Amino acid sequence: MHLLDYFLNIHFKQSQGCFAIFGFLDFLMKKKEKITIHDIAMEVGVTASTVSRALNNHPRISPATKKMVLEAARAINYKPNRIAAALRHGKSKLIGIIVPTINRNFFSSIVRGIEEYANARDYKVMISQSYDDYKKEVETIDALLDARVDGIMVSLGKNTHSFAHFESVIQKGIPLVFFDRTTDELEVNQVIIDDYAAAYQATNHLIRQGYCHIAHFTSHMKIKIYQERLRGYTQALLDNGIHFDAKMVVESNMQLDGGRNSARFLLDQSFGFDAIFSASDYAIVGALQELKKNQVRIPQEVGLIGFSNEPFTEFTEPALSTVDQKAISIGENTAALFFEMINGDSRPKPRIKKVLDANLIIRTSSSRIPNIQLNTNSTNPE
Amino acid sequence: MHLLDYFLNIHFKQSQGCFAIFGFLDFLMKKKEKITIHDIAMEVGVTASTVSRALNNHPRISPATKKMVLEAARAINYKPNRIAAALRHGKSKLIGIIVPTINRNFFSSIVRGIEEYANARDYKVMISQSYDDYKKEVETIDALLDARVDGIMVSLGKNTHSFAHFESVIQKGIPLVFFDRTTDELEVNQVIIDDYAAAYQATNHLIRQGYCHIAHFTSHMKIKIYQERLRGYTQALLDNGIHFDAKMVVESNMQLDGGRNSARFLLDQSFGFDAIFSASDYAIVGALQELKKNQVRIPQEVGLIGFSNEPFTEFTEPALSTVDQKAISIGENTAALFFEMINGDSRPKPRIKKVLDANLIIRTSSSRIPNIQLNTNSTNPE
DNA sequence: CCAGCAAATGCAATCGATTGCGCTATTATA
DNA sequence: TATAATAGCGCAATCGATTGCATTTGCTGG
Repeated sequence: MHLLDYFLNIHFKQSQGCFAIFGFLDFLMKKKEKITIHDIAMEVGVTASTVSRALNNHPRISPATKKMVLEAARAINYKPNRIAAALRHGKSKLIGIIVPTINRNFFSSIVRGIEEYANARDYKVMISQSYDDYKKEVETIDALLDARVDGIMVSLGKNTHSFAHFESVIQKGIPLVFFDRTTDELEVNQVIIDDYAAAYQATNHLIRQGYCHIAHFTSHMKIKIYQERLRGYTQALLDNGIHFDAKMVVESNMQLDGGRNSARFLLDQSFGFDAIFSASDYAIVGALQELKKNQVRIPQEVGLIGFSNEPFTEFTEPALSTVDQKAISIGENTAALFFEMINGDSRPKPRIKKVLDANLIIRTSSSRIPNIQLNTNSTNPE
Repeated sequence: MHLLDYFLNIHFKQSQGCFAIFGFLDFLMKKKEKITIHDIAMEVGVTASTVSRALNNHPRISPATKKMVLEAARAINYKPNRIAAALRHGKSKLIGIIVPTINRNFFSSIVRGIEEYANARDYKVMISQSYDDYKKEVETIDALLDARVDGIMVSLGKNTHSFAHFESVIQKGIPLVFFDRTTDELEVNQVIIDDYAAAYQATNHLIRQGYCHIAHFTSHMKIKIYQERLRGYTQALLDNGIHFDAKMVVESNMQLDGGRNSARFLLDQSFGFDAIFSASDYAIVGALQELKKNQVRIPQEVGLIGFSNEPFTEFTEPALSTVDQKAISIGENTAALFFEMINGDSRPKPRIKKVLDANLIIRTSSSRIPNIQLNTNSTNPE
């Protein structure tokens, strides 16, 4: 009886000759965190190689042996040490994610999508935040490389205008996928939504509601999504015969205060405006606050539409129209793209760009025509 | 020249006799992901043991050698393989975090606190979400154990009323720290805020504002924080000579819809109420919506206070008073507790319970007396 | 001038799982 | 029946870093 030998031997050594009789399982429990394939091997009476192959369902292992190994593994509560496996075949089964901040419904939902897709395939996820800080983003890339992740998924920080830190990832041959906040300056796969179409749709909706002096809140033009949203906004104006006025495009940090400032700027100017299409929900809330403070009635005098469908857009008074980006779907597609990359043959492929559709959610803030006005509670955020 | 030998040797083998002359650095770059201490050893002309010791600042290595090793490491862009190190000394330098959902300012801020504290000590963090689902929580514990994390930090899911999955963590000797949503049924270290004091303070504030029929929104009583908040609420009433009425305590899921339903329930009852202290910001927003729908004026007729200082509490009309839990500080303290556990001697210690103070933020929703009313924009969420 | 000690490194085993190669039986083929 | 093929499994090296013990070198004091 192999296990008995082992049991007596080890335990004898450990306790200096003074030992009591435990049950085997009890003994193995006492081992704590130390159950390896060798323990299984001993139990079954084969070598560790065979156990390893059995556990990995290797074709050259007989069904009978496999069964015994599996049973023994379960019996002694074996957990594979994925660190050892990782060292051996150079794959950590870890995926690194970098987002500007996790504290946004949009990003945390994407992460959720990635996580569920990856977990189902026995991959774990490491989440890092760049806080929109370039330096932190560079450090984070380094940290993930340090952790030996098998792939990295990134949404760029707002202040990232140089991409050398990604070059090194690419050069090391580590799969890299961008989502949402991407750039065209790198030859990488990416998953984005059709920002252009969404912006076009939103602007068009405002026009249909009778608004015709529509302002646009945007952020740094280095970021693709803002370019696209601006493009959609512009095109919608043109297609409806509305004059595009560059003064109506206001750039800010897209945060609450940025939105307030931009709204104040618009109010201070002499040219009139009767609607705002903002590329960010946060900025539009800031604008809402500023406008209300100045007794501007929403949506009667000014119509508002945000972007991202953050949960709080439902909480405001009035509820804000916005664009839902189907974040979970973005996450799933990003993860799927990663798995395509590691599973496919290694022939160099052209860049893949998945473009998903977004979804305009019309609430009170942009509904001036009564019969189109929708219920505030049309979607449930929880 | 050691490196030259190596270079010729390896490269010769790899390219079957057909090789070109690269620079050394260039060659090493081409190695991609494969630079180990052996490469450094070869470069410097010592063994891997020496390199390892030099890199770890071992006292028995001469300063001269250390310097050479460090320089060579930098020169060939060496990155330690922490997987190999992890395998060797059984420490992954990974910390697992489980939160109900990352999509809450409160939790993501805690995570941020933990992350920064841990990263500064060369530990990485793995974040998992339980989505308040018991089954998922159990699976997640398993996944983290699988990933060989060195410790686990948890905030319990709402539906977790059994704790066997944590027993196994404790038994394996893996440091376990609870934060915020904890239980007394386990003998574990924990970091919490003084929910009792915060609730007392909030209720007391309402009373000072002249509200005297104060309702309380709460959730499942298995969770310590809700017990404590209820206790604070009750005590404040008693201390002010206000009769405690169990009918005024309404239990729900603490989500938006739960808050709406609870508010409707209060409105439907014959007994009057003129204030609500909610143990959740989400529920109080639901209540706010429901009350406004019924033309109840806030704060004139009914005063409201939430809990957690979620960013959106500033966006509502009127802005909501709430309790700030200093989430980042909770995170830092939780991480600090973890490091105390792994660094201290291994003698069994009594359970540690860190209790931090919370901070009442008074906004319009509970400010009936003009001269106490504060500015809506008193704090900046970004 | 040599034992004795310490400083500085090297040797080799180890962590746990994986895998190419090789060795037996057993079965199939000629 | 003899040989080839194949299934089933063991041996030992390997992944990269770490570490107890052994070894070498240099120096000091008797």
